[in-house]
Amino acid sequence: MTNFSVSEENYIKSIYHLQQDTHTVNTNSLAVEMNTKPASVTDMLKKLKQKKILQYEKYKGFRLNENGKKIALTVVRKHRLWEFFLANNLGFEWDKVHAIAEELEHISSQELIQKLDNYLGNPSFDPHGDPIPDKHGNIPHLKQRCLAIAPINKTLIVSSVTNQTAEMLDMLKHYKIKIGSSLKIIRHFTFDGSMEIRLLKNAACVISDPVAKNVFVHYD
Amino acid sequence: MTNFSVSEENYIKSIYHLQQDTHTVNTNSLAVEMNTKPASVTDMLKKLKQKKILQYEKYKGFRLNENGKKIALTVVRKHRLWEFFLANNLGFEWDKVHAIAEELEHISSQELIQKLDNYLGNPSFDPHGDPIPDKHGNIPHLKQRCLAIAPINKTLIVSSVTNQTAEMLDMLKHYKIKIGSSLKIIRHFTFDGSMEIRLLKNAACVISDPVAKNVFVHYD
DNA sequence: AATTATTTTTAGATTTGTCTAAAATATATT
DNA sequence: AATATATTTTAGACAAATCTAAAAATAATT
Ligand SMILES: [Mn+2]
Ligand SMILES: [Mn+2]
Ligand SMILES: [Mn+2]
Ligand SMILES: [Mn+2]
Repeated sequence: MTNFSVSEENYIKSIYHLQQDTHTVNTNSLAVEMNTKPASVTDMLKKLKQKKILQYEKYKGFRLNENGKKIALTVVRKHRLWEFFLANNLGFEWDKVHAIAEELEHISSQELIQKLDNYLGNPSFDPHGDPIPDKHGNIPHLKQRCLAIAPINKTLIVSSVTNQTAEMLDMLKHYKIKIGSSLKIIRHFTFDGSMEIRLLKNAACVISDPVAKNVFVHYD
Repeated sequence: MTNFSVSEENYIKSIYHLQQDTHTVNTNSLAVEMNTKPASVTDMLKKLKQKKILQYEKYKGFRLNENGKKIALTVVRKHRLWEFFLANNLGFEWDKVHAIAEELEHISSQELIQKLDNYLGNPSFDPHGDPIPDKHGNIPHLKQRCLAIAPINKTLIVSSVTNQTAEMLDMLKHYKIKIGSSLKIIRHFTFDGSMEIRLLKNAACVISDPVAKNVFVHYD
């Protein structure tokens, strides 16, 4: 496990996230994800292959090998621990933490991240409800279910949010939906797939199907 | 106040520190300080001059102008706040914080550093006793005096340490001398300039002149 | 199967930050 | 003042990360 540049780490992390969905990642989607040009992606792919981090055959797509995944997980771990710190200790709103963690995740000290982890109380989930890998790369798993298909009239706990754009988070803030919020589904509307919900100690409200599709919950 | 790269920020900070002593800084000393080659320094000087941060005439030395000093102070502020966090909150020893803060000082968010400052309780001094500039660049000043020439038999408070190498800090740790320690000078030895001191609740001990020259104290 | 469109890679250029070796300037010594 | 030494700058090269434009490979459509 050599040393990786900021740029390499960003590529590795993005590939990791993309290959969760698409089993084999292609050049264009990575270019979109990284806000760069396909030619630049190809250059980096060659480098990562040479560093024995990546399975890659020209024109055939690519994915991280075990070494690559390990590196990705350390970056993800750092990202989410810093996000937790920013939200929980410094009081940042959850839609502001990502951009800053994007820089902090590249600080290299192992000892720092271990001490930070302990200082924060070894949290398992970041402010968006995403799991924080432990120092061995193990990811805590929470069986969660999309709010759109969750059972009616049962107490549900919001566990994560897929779409983490500022627009989405602004919307959730309006409804006072946060990670950890308790809510019940009162009824569905078949007309547009919207649903009426009630948050603990709040009046009932109606959320649209696109919103419900982005919210994940767990229950006992 | 444009945006500066990590490398530029490091140069700016080093120039700032050097020009505290030598009123006009020269290429070679900056090269030594930055662990680089004089030719690289010259290249950077041209760039910083062009960015209107630096007073610089070929072959005649250089120094930061007011704009440059302002930028230097924001970097110093970030560096020392992070050092405080690392020592005070995460429990790092004071000889481990510098290297990590050298990376953290380049995180760009203004809001982050302001929230961190508040979270830490707006500290005035870092773990080495160096003053932390406030958000306007004002530096808290503590009239301190070198231990080597401090008055005998008076209660002295250790306020800072000039030489912050691991070797020096290792030595101070052995004597249990920390920032904030109370001590009295018992006597001087003219033979080698060493002195006998006694730390609060400790046996007396003898420290060498080079050690005493690096420790600064204040008293009422 | 041939043609068209899309995706991916290559070739060559650019910017940033660094380096070595040589040239220019300034300083010190005889 | 002339010469030697030290310091600083320039010239030219290189690695990393990016880009544009063109070429090559793959996929989709007639
Ligand atoms: Mn990043
Ligand atoms: Mn997150
Ligand atoms: Mn630095
Ligand atoms: Mn310090």
